[in-house]
Amino acid sequence: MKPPSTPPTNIDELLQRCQQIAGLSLGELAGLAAIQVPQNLQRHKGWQGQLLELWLGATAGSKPQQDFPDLGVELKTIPIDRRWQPLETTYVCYAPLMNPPGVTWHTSNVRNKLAQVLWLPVEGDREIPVSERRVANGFLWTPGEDEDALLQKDWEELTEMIVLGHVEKITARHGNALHLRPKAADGSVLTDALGPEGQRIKTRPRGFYLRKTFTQTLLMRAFG
DNA sequence: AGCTGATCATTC
DNA sequence: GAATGATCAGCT
Repeated sequence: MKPPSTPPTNIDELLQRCQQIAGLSLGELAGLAAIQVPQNLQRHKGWQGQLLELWLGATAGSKPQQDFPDLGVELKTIPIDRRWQPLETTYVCYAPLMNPPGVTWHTSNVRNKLAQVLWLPVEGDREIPVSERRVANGFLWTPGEDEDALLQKDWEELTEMIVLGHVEKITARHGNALHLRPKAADGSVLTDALGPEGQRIKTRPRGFYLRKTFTQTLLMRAFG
């Protein structure tokens, strides 16, 4: 078995690829792909995500759009503990801090990214060596009406604060399902944002993240 | 600098 | 212990 060289042409093919790697460890998948496994993820935080992108045939590289644009599917690996609970929040996308006028929830990047997600849980307990962590079977998720409404409310509140020039007042405590946190290589990175008087200010870039409590409900529904 | 892939580590 | 705020790596 080796990684596919082309993207899946339909959803079924994508799910089949998931089933083929389900139950395998990251070490096995790396070995089959002739890739070195890092001792820890401290300096390789995106390693497993990129390994699984390779195995599912997602187009490599960073693009602001979905991982499988032809299928309208976004891939998210999610680290879980032994009880299938998420160990980390889930990054959704970069947050625009200088909003083009007329952006609404329905046209937002967050909603587009989350319209259809292939969740791929991976054992993430730190006592398990990276190479021994196993991949679970992935599952497709589309937000239900209730979930969409929840996300919309958070997105609208956060976006309103950004538009009104209150980015600096936003903390990760805002938002029930979706929240905003810094997203940068380090604290020296600055980007343009709106200040309280409508002026341009410099601030740390932010990203939208899904809370663990939210992703936990998705995992529960999928795996009980 | 912007954006992707995220996890780390200090604070609470 | 968990959540918040900070950080790491690679590509465009």
